[in-house]
Amino acid sequence: MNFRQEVIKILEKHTNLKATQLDKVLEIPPSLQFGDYAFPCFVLSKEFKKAPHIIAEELLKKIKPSKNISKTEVKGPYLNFFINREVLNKEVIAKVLKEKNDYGKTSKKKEKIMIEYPAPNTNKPLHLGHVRNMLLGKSLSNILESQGYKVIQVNLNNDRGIHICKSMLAYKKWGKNKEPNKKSDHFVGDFYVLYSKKVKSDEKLELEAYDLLKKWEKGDKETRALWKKMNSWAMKGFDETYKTFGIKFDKTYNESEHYEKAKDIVMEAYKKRKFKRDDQKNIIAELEKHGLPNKVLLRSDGTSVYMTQDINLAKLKFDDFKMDRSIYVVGSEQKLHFRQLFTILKKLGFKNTEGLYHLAYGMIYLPEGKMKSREGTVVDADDLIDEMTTMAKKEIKKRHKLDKKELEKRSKQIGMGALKFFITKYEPAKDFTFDPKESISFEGETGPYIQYAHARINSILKKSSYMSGKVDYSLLKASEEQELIAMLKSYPEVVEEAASSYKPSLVARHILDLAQMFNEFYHKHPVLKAENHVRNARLALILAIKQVLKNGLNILGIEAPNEM
RNA sequence: GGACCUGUAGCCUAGUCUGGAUAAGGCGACAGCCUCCUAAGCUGUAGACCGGGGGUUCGAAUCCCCCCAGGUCCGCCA
Repeated sequence: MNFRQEVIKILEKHTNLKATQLDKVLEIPPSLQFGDYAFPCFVLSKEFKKAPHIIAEELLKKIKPSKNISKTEVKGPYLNFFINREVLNKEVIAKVLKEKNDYGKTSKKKEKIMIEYPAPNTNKPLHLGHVRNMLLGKSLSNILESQGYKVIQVNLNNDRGIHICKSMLAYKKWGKNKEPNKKSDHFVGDFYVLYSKKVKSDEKLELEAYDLLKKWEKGDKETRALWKKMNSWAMKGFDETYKTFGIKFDKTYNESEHYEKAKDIVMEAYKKRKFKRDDQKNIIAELEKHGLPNKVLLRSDGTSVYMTQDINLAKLKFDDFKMDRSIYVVGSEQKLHFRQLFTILKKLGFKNTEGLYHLAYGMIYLPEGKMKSREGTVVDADDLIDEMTTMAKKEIKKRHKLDKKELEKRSKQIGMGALKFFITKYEPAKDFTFDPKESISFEGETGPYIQYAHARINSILKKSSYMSGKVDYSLLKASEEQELIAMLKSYPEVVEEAASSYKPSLVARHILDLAQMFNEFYHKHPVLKAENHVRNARLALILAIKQVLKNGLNILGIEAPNEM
C-alpha cells in the first residue's frame, strides 16, 4: 500500500496538475499534528487568481474520506491529509516484526562496489584518523550490502618509502635485535618516534635513512630482510585492531609489489601522445584544460611517483574484480590528488571511470591542534579503545555487580558503542575536534543512549507475556506513538538514502531520534500497566522499535546489548 | 594568488542537494522528577539578527552574486 500515491491520485482528480508535478510539491509536514502529507496551495494561486487558503478550502469540500485517507484538513495555505491510523500502524509494525533483522534491507541493487580503506603506513600504529576511516569504510560497506550491492573491501599497505626506512634505521641502531615486547605495531612505531627524536640533534640520520632506501630499492638482502620483519610486525598489529572493529578484507594490496609496474602504462600512453615531457624531461599529464594543475608521472630518470603507483593499482583492482564502482575512503586533504588521478585514468581510457569516487572525510583536530605522528601528539587507536572500555567498565560497576567475563563483554560493547557512534554521527565531510574529556561520554547523543533504550525495551518485554494474537492497532493514537511509527516506517528510506549519498551518519541520526522519541514515550505512557488491549498494542510497538534500533546499531557496527 | 570545503544559541551538531507552516537536538547553566516497566533516563527555564550584504521568489538557513572569517590543497612526499 502506497499512501503517497493515493494522495497524489486524489489531488490529480481535483486539480489539473499531473502526478509527476504533484509528487514534486507534495510534502511531509514538520509535525504530525499537520497530518501525514501536505499539499501547499501556493502552486495553484497564480492560475486561479485566488489566495492559497481559499483554494485549500475549495479543494477540501471536494475531497471525501476513504479507507486509507481518514481525514483532510485545511491549515492556512496547506491542505493536509491524514492517513488512517489503524491501517498505517498495523502495516508498519507487522512489516518490521515479520522481516526482523532484514527490515531495512533490499536486494534491489545489483552492482559490484569496491571500497578501499584504511590504507595505513606500516611504520606506526593506527591512530584516530584511521579510526574514522575504518568506521566510515566498514559502516558504508554494511549499508551498501544491505541494499543488495556486492561489496568488495580491500586494503592497501603503504609499505615502502622513506618513512619505513626511518623506523628501520632506528631499529638497526638501537633495537638490539629485540623481538616485540608489546603489541607489535606499537613496537615498530616506537622506533619511528625514536628516529624523529634523534634526528633533531643528528642531521646525518636523514642521509642514513636515504641510504637505506637506496639499498632497499637495489634489493639489498639484509635491508629487505629487516624490512620484511618489521612490516610483518606492523601488519600483525593492524590485524588485531581490524578485528576489534570487525573488519575483514577481501584482498590486501601492498604498494611495494607494484609501485614500479605503472611505468609501462605511462610510457605506452606517452608514445600515443596522451602525455608530454616538460622542460626537465619529466613525463607529465597536462590537466590544465580540466581546470587542474599538471602532474608529473615519471621523473626524468624514469622513477615513479605516488600518482604512478595509484594508476597501476586502479588497473590491478579492476582486473581482479571488474567492479562497477570504486570508492576510495581517504582524507579530504587528498581531494586534488584524486581529481587528478580520475582525470588521468579517463585520459588513459580506463573502463568504469564514471564509477570512481573519492569519499573524502574531514580532519580530526585535538584541542591542542592538528595531530602529528612524529611529535607523538596523536590519539592512538588502541589506547582509545582501552580508554573507552575502561570508562564503560567504571560506569557499569556503579550500577551492577557482574562476573568478570560478563563485565568485560559488556564494557567492550558499550565502550566501543560510544566510540563508534561518536565518530559516525558526524557527516563524513565535516572536520571536528576530538576532546578526550568531552568525547568520552555515555550521556546525551551517544551510542550508549541508544543501547540503553534498546536494553530498556528488552527489560519490559522480558517481564511481559506478549500474546502474538490479535492486536488492535488503532489504540496507538498518542502523538508519541504516531511519531514512533512514522520513524519506523521511514527507516528503510533512510538506509537507502545513506547508501546513495555515502553517509552512514544519516542512519546514526535516525536511530538517535528514534531512541529519543522512545524515551519520551516511555516516561509518558506505561506499557505493562496499561489496559489489556492497549498493552498488547504497545508491546507490539516497542518490539518493533527494539528491532529497528538493533538493525540500525548493527549496520553501524555497534552491538545492541539486552541489558545495561 | 588559485581551487575546494566549512560558518546555525557559551560550546558541539541536524536541517542546505530537492526553497514552504513556530529553525530541531545534545553538552554546559538553572529549576524539578526514582513507594510507578532500568535515572546511561525524563520534564521545564534561559540561550539563535542561521558569518555579513545584495538579488531571485507569494515564500530563503536552504537557490544566485559579492564580501568576511577559518580550514585543506596547489611537491619530481606519500
